Amino acid sequence: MADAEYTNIWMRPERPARGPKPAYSRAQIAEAAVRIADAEGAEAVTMRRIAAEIGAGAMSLYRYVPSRDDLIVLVADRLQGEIDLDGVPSGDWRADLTRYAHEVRAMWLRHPWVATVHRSLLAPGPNQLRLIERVMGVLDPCLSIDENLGLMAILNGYVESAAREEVSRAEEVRRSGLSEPEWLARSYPYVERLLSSGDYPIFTKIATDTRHLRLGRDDQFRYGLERVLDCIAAALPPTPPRRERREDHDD
Amino acid sequence: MADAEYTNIWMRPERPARGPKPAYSRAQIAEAAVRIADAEGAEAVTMRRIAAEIGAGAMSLYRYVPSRDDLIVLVADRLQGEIDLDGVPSGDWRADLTRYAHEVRAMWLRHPWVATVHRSLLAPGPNQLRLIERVMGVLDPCLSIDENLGLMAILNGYVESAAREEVSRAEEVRRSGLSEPEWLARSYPYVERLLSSGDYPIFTKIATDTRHLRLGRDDQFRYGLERVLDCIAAALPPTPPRRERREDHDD
DNA sequence: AGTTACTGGGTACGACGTACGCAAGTGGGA
DNA sequence: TCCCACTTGCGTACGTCGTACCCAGTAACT
Repeated sequence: MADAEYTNIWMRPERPARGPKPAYSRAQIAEAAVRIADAEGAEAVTMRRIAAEIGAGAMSLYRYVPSRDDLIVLVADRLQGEIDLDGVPSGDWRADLTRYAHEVRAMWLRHPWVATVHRSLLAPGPNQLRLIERVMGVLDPCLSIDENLGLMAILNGYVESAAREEVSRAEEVRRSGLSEPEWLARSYPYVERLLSSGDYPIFTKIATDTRHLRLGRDDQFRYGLERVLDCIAAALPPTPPRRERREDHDD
Repeated sequence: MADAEYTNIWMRPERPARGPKPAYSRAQIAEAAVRIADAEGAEAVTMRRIAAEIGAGAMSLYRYVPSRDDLIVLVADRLQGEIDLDGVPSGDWRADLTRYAHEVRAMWLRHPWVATVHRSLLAPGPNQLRLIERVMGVLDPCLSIDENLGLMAILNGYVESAAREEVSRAEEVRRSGLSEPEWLARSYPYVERLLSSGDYPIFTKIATDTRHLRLGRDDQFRYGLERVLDCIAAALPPTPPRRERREDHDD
């Protein structure tokens, strides 16, 4: 078989020249996988379940994708495709990166199971490529590629970690099969034991303060994002490369 | 029996009063899992394989742990235990956080498969608790807990993302079963196609520039870390307060 | 027309997590 | 002291997973 001949899925042609017309498509399969994951969680995304979703036999999927791992790569790139960055090197780098950050977070919140699919940087799909061009294009005019990569690593790191943490709690609740209050009540005894032990003053602070004040998730994310953008601003060369001028940020 | 009675593994007593003395222990099991993952990768960590590693029958593990997921939680906390932060609120916050960051990264490089185990923040194990106390204790005297959490999210985000990216390439190579040069040569055609298409100028820059200059991983990490620490420094109150002062939930 | 390369999909295999049951071992109450 | 309830380790077995293999049917080439 010629499966192992190809470097990755993107090198593998979707449709051959000869033979009968395929009844399905990669896009359709990836779409079904996303639908299932959204509705039933990542663990429900099995080959049989996907096949059933599109009304195909289980083994038919392997006509479109060499393995489940490759299918996941397809799905991962489809998710990147949801991130809308039209017209993004707009001249206002801070607005652009802010928009990017919020787009990524929104995508994570729409699909909490993204955490389970990993994106390879060495075999970027079309959507990830488009994203790279747009996002890195923002600072490209004023930075070396190395500096740009370094700064984007910080930004991406913050955004992904924040999203990951936000999402992990929701996923944990979902997987438990309980409602959020039920689940909270269930985990209460352990927290209570930690608090009453007196050994963890800072954890106690977190647990108690969190229950009271604590701003909303959105504001929390925004605050951290501003910090990160400040950090990027400080690393930028003093003179704006073009006539593009930006005043104070607001969103 | 009574498995579902407990909130999480940490609430479940390791040894009951009655009955014969157990032949193994949770620590021993977690240790075996780590050993296997280090040697053969995360996918080799199965219940049967772990049992074989310690010379037990497959089902014997379930006398110590209610499920595989809980076993993974044990392993995750064991990994946190590798992070050495003795004497860490030392008075020099920047040195402390730098040390923390390098400890975390080193742990990731030792165990590239950490990416596959997820740490719950709601049911922190003993090692994670100790870590929280130490790390957040660094800035606790001069920040509100909310601000501290926000800043630590940025730091953790950077460190974890950097480590994750560093590690993912190595894992991809390992899983392919090829040597690094073989694997690189294998993925070359795709990169070449992208470059010659001319559609991705920035990706091209990355691919070509990376091949030439590019400082070492360590320096790259250090550079980004300094940026992040600068960002934290900027968010710190100008005067080091003599004792804890909290403002009201303000950002 | 025949040849060839494809299609969808049924059957089957090995490996996984783990429910269940059993014989053997142990410690607290009689 | 002796029980016996409750532990222990573990063999067997079930359902589900990814997927190798095989087949008959179909569309584009010669």
